[in-house]
Amino acid sequence: MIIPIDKVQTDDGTRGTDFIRQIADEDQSAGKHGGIIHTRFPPEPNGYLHIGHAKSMCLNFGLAVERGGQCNLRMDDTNPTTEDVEYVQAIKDDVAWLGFEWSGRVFHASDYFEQLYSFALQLIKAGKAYVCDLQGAEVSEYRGLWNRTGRDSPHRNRPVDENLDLFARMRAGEFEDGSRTLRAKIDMGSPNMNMRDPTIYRIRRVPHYRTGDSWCIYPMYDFTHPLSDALEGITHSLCTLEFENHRPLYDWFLHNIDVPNQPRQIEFARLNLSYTVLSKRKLLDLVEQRHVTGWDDPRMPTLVGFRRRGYTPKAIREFCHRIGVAKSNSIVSVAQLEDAVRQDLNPSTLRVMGVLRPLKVTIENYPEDKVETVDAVNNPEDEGMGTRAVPFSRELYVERTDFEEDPPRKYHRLAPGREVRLRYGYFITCREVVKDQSTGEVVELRCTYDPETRGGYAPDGRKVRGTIHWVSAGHAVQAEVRLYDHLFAQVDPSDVGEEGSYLDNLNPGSLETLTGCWVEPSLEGASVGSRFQFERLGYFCVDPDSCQGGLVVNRTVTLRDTWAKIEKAKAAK
RNA sequence: UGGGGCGUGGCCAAGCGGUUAAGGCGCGGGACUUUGAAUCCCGUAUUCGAAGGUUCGAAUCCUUCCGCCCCAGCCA
Repeated sequence: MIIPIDKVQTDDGTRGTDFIRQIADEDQSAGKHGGIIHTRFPPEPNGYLHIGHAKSMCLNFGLAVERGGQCNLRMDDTNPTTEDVEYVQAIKDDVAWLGFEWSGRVFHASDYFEQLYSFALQLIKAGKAYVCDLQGAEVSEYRGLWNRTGRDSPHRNRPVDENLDLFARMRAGEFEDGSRTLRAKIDMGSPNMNMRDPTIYRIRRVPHYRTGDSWCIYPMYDFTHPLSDALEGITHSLCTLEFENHRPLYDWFLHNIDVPNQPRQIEFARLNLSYTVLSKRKLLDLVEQRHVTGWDDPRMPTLVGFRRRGYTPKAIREFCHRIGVAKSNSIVSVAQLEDAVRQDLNPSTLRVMGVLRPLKVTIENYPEDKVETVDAVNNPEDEGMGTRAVPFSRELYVERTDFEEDPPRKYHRLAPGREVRLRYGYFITCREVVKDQSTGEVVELRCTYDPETRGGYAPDGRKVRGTIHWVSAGHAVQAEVRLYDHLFAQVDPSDVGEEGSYLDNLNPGSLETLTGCWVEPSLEGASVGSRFQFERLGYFCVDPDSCQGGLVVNRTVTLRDTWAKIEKAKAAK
């Protein structure tokens, strides 16, 4: 794995000092594992990666890269009923997109099936595992409750030879699915439910996407994970908090089986983001129940969703760095992510003008057939990006929201009799408001311009309150623009009562599709995935749907908008 | 009810017995401004879930209490 260090470090070059990195520091200075750091990122290929996985990747790959160590990509594929190759490829794509390289170090838990089988044999021979004939419901009944100790399975003391024979026959397919399991013999009286003789193998006649039907028994996560870690020489096995209760079991397997290495499991809090859900099951629901168009719907918190929306890998990495790594359950504000996106996009993204909700403007004193071009700055943050020529003519479109017939206080856009600056164009003054006779809707503004203000400067030095964006009607390119809002209307969509469902919290206004938008001609033929800042509106990204013909752009994120904030606050009163 | 975790400003999060309790996001104010953007200033916890205790000194150590999360899959 060779990752340029800048990919994992932040702009200020800091590495962070979370508790996991502190442990790594201690281990390294104590010379543990020969001072090396070897982590792994172990997704189960049963769904697409989301921003929560990004946090894990930044931690696992980041930690390894910082210390000159390595991080393996490992498919945790021990449950063939839910896993699929489709996901394997998607996972690889996402990991690479986020900026992490595994340089050939892709592993699969399923590669270890034979090895794991012999580890199980080892346990059986040592009298530490047994074949149990109890059925599902019985197993849980015998397991007991939190405050009541479990009872030993009647098969717990089967002789080793019998266990060996039965286990071999399980593998050979002699028994029905679910009829027997292999269990670790630990302690049915343990206050930790995970230690009450956990199942380590189950019979499942389901073809595995990689091993086909060569196996009809599959190992459980708790058994597979520590052993896979040990086999790969993992030093620090980082996982989320819900596995904290599993750590004694993780260690038990490592201590009771002859393994080459003793990795250490460390748990950290999984990411929760406001106004969204980050559980694979729920994301799957959203896709299957068509609440979104797919895993890559730009409203999804999946990496493919964010990618399509226009988020950059760097912004996501920066976000992960900012939120830190700790052990308390928390819900990170999505504003934090959006800020990271703006910060990354601002210095490098091409500025452009586009009108989402067009209102026609006719400049009465501008010659009918005249067309001129004005120079527009491509990025005020970076002079090197140069300028471009934008056509200007008598008929223009401006944003409907940039005109108010009866403007509120401090509104400094267009209004009857008011003068504003057309960005990089001229000063114009609204002379007349044309309305639809029947509906009363404003359909056109008749304005005049001051020829002396070309480029937006007034030679007499007079000031103008507002600067608005515009597009030349005869030159603009039509576009469909998709605006997105939070997928859910509640900060924590899953915080519902007994009867409620997180689906009840879906935000009906999460997608707003605008057709008939006009963008400046420089966007003609813009390639899929290219990003722009529409001045005053936000950052946008060309959607793959553009291939069908017309230009389709997604709003990645809005610009900060103090005026909107003021308006919103006013409306709230 | 047994066990395992976690509680620092609106949201994250440093802090590891002696600091005026970092930083980011958000929020409020101001400067600047041809994006109401960006940028730049300034403000935003006498207090660390609560109460006791130890100590010259406690967010940091001890005790008790309170709150939240996780665990009773042949899921991961």
